[in-house]
Amino acid sequence: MPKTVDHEVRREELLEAVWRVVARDGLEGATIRGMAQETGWSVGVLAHYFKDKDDILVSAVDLALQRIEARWESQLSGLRGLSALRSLVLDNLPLDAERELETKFLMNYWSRAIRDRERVPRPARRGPELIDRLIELIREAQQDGEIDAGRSPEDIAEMLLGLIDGFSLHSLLDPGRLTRERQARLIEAELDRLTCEANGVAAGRDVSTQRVRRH
Amino acid sequence: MPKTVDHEVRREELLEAVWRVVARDGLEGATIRGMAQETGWSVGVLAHYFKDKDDILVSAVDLALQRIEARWESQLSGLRGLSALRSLVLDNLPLDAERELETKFLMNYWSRAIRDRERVPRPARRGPELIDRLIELIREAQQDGEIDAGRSPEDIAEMLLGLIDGFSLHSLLDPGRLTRERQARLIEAELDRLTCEANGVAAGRDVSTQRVRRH
Amino acid sequence: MPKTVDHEVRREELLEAVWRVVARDGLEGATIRGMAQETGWSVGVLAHYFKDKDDILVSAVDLALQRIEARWESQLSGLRGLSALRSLVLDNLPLDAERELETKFLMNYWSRAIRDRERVPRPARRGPELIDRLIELIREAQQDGEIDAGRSPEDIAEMLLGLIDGFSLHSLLDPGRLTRERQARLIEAELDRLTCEANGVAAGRDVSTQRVRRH
Amino acid sequence: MPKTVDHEVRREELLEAVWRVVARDGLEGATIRGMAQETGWSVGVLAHYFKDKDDILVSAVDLALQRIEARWESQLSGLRGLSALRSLVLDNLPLDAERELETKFLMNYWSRAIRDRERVPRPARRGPELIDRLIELIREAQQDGEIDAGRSPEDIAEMLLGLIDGFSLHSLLDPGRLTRERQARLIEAELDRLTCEANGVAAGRDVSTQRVRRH
DNA sequence: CATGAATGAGTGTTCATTCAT
DNA sequence: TATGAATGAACACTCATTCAT
Repeated sequence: MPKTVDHEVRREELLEAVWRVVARDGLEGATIRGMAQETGWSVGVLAHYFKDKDDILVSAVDLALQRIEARWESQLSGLRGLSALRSLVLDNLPLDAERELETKFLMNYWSRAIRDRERVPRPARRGPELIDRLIELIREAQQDGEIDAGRSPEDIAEMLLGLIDGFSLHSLLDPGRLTRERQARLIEAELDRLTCEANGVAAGRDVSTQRVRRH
Repeated sequence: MPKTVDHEVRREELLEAVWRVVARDGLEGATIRGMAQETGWSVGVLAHYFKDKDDILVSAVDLALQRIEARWESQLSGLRGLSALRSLVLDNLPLDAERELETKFLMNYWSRAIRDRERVPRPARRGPELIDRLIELIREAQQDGEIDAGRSPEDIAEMLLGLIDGFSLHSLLDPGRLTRERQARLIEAELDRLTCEANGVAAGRDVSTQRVRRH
Repeated sequence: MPKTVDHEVRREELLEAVWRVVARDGLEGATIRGMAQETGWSVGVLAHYFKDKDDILVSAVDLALQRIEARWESQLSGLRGLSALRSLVLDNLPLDAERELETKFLMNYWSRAIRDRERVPRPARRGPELIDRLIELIREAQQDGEIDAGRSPEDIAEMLLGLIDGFSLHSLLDPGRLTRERQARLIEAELDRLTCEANGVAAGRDVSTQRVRRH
Repeated sequence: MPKTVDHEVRREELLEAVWRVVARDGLEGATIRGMAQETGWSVGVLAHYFKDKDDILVSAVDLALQRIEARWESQLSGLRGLSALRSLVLDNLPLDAERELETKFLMNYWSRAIRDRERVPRPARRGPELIDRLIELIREAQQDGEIDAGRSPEDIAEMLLGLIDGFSLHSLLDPGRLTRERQARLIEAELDRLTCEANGVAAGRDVSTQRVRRH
């Protein structure tokens, strides 16, 4: 059934255009006509692939979350513990154009999710999912002795998640102050503090030195 | 003698209603009719006190920022250093109904500020102002020996600000997980860690010193 | 009763401001707030002197017509026949700022009078009145032998009235082409033709010479 | 394949309805809702064919001027000199229902053009164009010996144009007095006078010669 | 008398949605 | 499948009008 394949490919093409429009014009500033123009198709074509405007936006969020999760899978394969944690944390900051677009889009989605949580399809799904993965990796790192086992992994994860989205917000609001480099440096420093507390001076020094070399 | 009305008092009454509407319906979900209904007045009355819808929203943000700053003044008077810092940080979390409303309102404002920064009146003013105050108080605390003088006050402030707004966002997105109590506990723990590093074991101090050198 | 005098004086002051506003903004572009601003008073004061907006405009037209008629009286006293006719015709062209304002104002009134004739107070009153006076003076001039008695005075008057208002319109639409001087020259030439036809060569020459000296 | 509609034909249909509305309600009394009702379509359809209200009105004027010019072309073909002049002059009087509607519509346009000339698309275009054609035909008639060559063709044209629009105005303001028949008779008489002066008695010729010398 | 606060109907305009082709 | 014509409700905004002071 080749038609079905085309259908799905077309759908994703359309939704990627929706991301750009929402990132540019905001969630409710995004009109169906604007989306159609961005896709290069007519307004009617969106009615074919989606029930209504809400379905378009919901589907766009869905696809974004799918893509993010897929990226996690590929990035985390082969990693565990602290190195996986570092990879996951850095992957969730808007450190390049693609993820900045993603963040802008999702930020609009969140500000709406705050209001009417029942109308939103997967309410704040990314948050819970991300925090679960963070907790899991922190547990691993604690088992491996990379992170101080005395602190609650839930609390550490909550703090990292807070930093991730706080930095995401501020880097969009004031990119001059909170540059991409500074975000990365600050979040790595925070990871270092977790490590150092666990391993003491020598380990901490080595780890941080390696990380500097990495970038 | 015309019907005498305290113009400023009425204006603030109206703007407080606007906060509620924006927190409930979002920035562009907020219609003039909805605002009028929330105020209890007719739609025309808003035309009396404000030039247009944009002026309403700008004024609402302005008033919110004024209120926040005024609260800072009253809370920080007589305090300095770490205790002032703790007070300021806790004051900027949505730990009660009033500040939750405030946060919901400003979150909508920020998500719009991300898009068209030039159309927004005082772009993300709260952020910059808050971070300046944080930096200042961290410096004081460092001078008083309450916080390790080896770390950059700008970086510490950036991290605290990230946590504040990250927690604000997540507590609104998932209040069941990130309760008010947990927010307070986590942020206080973070402040404690700053303190411990200053007063505590040699290992901690050495590590932080190295990190400063690294950059 | 001094109060009544003040009342009438104030009314006329207000209406003169209305003329300026209508000439500037057009009949329906003229708002009560705009009129109030032009008068220097508050919006409410107009409600005291006039029933509603329509009453304001009707009164403004009335006053304009009164003024015009009064001007006719003063200009035509002592004159008769052709010289009175010339005076009347020239007085009804927008040859100075005051009469240009008047014409602009009345032109707006006419364009409305064309539509709903029943709503207009004195429908096109100026026209009929002016044409009656024109006819009367033409009759006088014919009796005095100044104008060829063979032509219908009604037709001559109709033609002069057409020229007057046609020139008024075009001088406002394209003042660069139909200057004040050209209007005066053309209308005088037309009057000359009436005269010359009646008196033949010699008389015509004398009259036109005198007229040239007059200016 | 979309629903196929002849865009231009529909546009002209709509604009003809706009003429009727403006002639009936005036330029600013003409609402989009009123226009939609007159067309028989919904308000949204006007948004399809025109950018905004201004575009509607501008387009309506444009179409009217196009139609007028097209009518000129067809009427003047094969004619020259005085007979062409007579045809053109009579064609620009509201002597039938179609041209009366046209005149009512354009009169509203002119009264607005007087105020804000820059906002109006082709300010008073009909006037200048018409006068140019009048001048040209008068020149032809003078060359053919139909009209006295001693008088300035520009002045004759200005006078005829004044009569045309003066009569147009008055016939709308007071159709009982200035009937269609009377308009035609008076304007033809005026044309005859131009002819008589050319072909007629010595006296007339002499006078007009002097008048030319006077200026 | 004079003010200007308050009203609410009406405006132009935008836009999600439907549907005949 | 894809189009874009058509709809009509909802929007921000203006304004004549009323009326308590």
